[in-house]
Amino acid sequence: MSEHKTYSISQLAAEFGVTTRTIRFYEEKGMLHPERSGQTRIFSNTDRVRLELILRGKRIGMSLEESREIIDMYDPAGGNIEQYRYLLEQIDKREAQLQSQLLDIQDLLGSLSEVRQRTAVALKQALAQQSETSEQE
Amino acid sequence: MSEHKTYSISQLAAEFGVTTRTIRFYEEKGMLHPERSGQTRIFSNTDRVRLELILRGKRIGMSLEESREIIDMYDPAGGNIEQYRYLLEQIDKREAQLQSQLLDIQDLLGSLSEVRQRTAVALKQALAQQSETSEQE
DNA sequence: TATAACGTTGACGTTAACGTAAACTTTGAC
DNA sequence: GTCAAAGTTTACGTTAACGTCAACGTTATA
Repeated sequence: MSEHKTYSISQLAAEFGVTTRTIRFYEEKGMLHPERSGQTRIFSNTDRVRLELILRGKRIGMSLEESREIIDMYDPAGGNIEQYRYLLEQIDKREAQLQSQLLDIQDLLGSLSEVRQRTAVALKQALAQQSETSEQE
Repeated sequence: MSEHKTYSISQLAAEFGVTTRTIRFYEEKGMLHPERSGQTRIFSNTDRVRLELILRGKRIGMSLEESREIIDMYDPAGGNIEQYRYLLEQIDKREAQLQSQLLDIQDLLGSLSEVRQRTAVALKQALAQQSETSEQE
């Protein structure tokens, strides 16, 4: 008995903190392919993973289209040589973009650290100032 | 003579690869504050830097509002203790979010590497297959 | 002086990514 | 059997982030 766990739409919605509308929207866009039991959608583990990928993509600022492109890389469509070459190209491009995104984030983290330093100092001074004036009373 | 270099709107647009409409839009949203010579906007270096920050924010998936919040951290508004404490809180939150974004990107980079491996192998096999059949002729 | 080139202010249009509401069906619990 | 919970479709609404005219002013230069 292979474990083909399935999920209802509201289960997935709750698990990932999105609305059912969002999930239906992703299906409408062809990014999820739940089966049906009558009208009701039944999501497989494959769909669950795809949903995770979509949401991770969103967190790092990717559009749904970009997420779709990346997800499509996971299970390559055709088996012809040109397609493989093209896919390798696309992978390299994405990788480069993600690397530069890494740099952007690291830069930002760096300057946030500085800002925190400055703010901490300013707070300390403000507190010193406060205790000074309260001694004066 | 302090160097107060200034820029026209199209200079900045060209430098950063955006349209003038975009820059005007950012001003409209209160994120840039160019001076005026008559009607014409004159951008200072401060505005240039802010524009850079906005665009970096965009690249890592931040909305303009989020960028604004971060930029506002750079020059803290008031000097009161509660504001400093609040600011430190915000800094910590942002930092945490950026860290998890780093993880997301690193994960993605990891799986892209795997995909590339698999694709490279598949391509190699396809090429081998091709030379085989061409020998047969 | 005319004619580009660059600038300006409206103002309406567009796309992505859902939100929201209505009207209806299906189903498990009492 | 009814009724609340969860599901469905259809369809219009909304927001962010600009794009795209139109109609106009200013400046350099040929």
